[in-house]
Amino acid sequence: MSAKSVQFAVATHIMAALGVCPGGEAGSALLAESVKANPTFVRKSLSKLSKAGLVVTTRGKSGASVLARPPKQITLLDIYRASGAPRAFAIHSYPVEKRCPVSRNLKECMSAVLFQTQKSLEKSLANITLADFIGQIRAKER
Amino acid sequence: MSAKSVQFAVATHIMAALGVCPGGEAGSALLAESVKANPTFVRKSLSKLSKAGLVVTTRGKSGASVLARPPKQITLLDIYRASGAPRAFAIHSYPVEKRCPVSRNLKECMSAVLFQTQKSLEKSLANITLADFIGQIRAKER
DNA sequence: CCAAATGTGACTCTTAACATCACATATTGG
DNA sequence: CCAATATGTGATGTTAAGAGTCACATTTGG
Repeated sequence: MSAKSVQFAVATHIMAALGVCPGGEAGSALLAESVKANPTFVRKSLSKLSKAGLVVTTRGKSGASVLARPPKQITLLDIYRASGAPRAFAIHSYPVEKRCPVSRNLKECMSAVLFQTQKSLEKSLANITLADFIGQIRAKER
Repeated sequence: MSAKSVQFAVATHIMAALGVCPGGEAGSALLAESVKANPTFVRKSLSKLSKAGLVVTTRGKSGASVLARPPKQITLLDIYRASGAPRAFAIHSYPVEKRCPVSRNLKECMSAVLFQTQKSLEKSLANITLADFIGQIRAKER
């Protein structure tokens, strides 16, 4: 795909950081330190997570973000969808050669295949909760 | 998925075209007409399919390509792998913030998750044979 | 040898994501 | 109220990867 998107990985990083944060609260500056990315970039990612209802953000002085639900009730699929990461596959957009039956129908058939594949991928992500993921991080620490 | 690459879709197009082709044989010029892409681009794709053992290509005058096996013995996973399409996801390559446990372990944990997700995706593709796919194309024709 | 096909390296063009800036908006503490 | 400090977001420059193309080497049938 075009340049590969790191949106999903960054969003997961942010969510995990919020999950382990003492008090469960963190500002974009602190999160940016953990991710080692530009605060603006982190805020944009946070903004999407907020709109998706995964975090609650307060603005103004002493503004910060908190997880909207317990980590057990958040799946990596939730985060994936919120992150705005592009689809895993793309279909070419070449014109159709009308004389060729493959060319005439490829796009439709390919779409069906990729939709199914995407579903399978999402199902896999849905099986992992943020709590699981944080548990794995903590396990590595020992 | 990620930067979007059309390699998989184009490779599948080529394989399906070879599968329905009268005589099962086609040159890159003919295939390029079906895909409506540059012959060089098609040849590059064909070259990968050939190296992966999915098609057999003869060179020289009257050179052409043929499927190496019956369509029933070729899965879309075979084509996906041969096409050289990039992985579905990427992890950011920012430096690690050593004071943060999430930052210290994220990359490793994320890799494990994405590996599992990739497997799930591939399993889904492995369930579809080229024969199935061609069947779907033919079905649309009616 | 010659014609016609594939194989491939090199190059340019385009696009999408990343990165960053600037500034609007919001809210708290004093 | 107002100054300080957060977040929200549009605009813009930078960069990397894929698509597209060309040139030419290689192969092989006649």
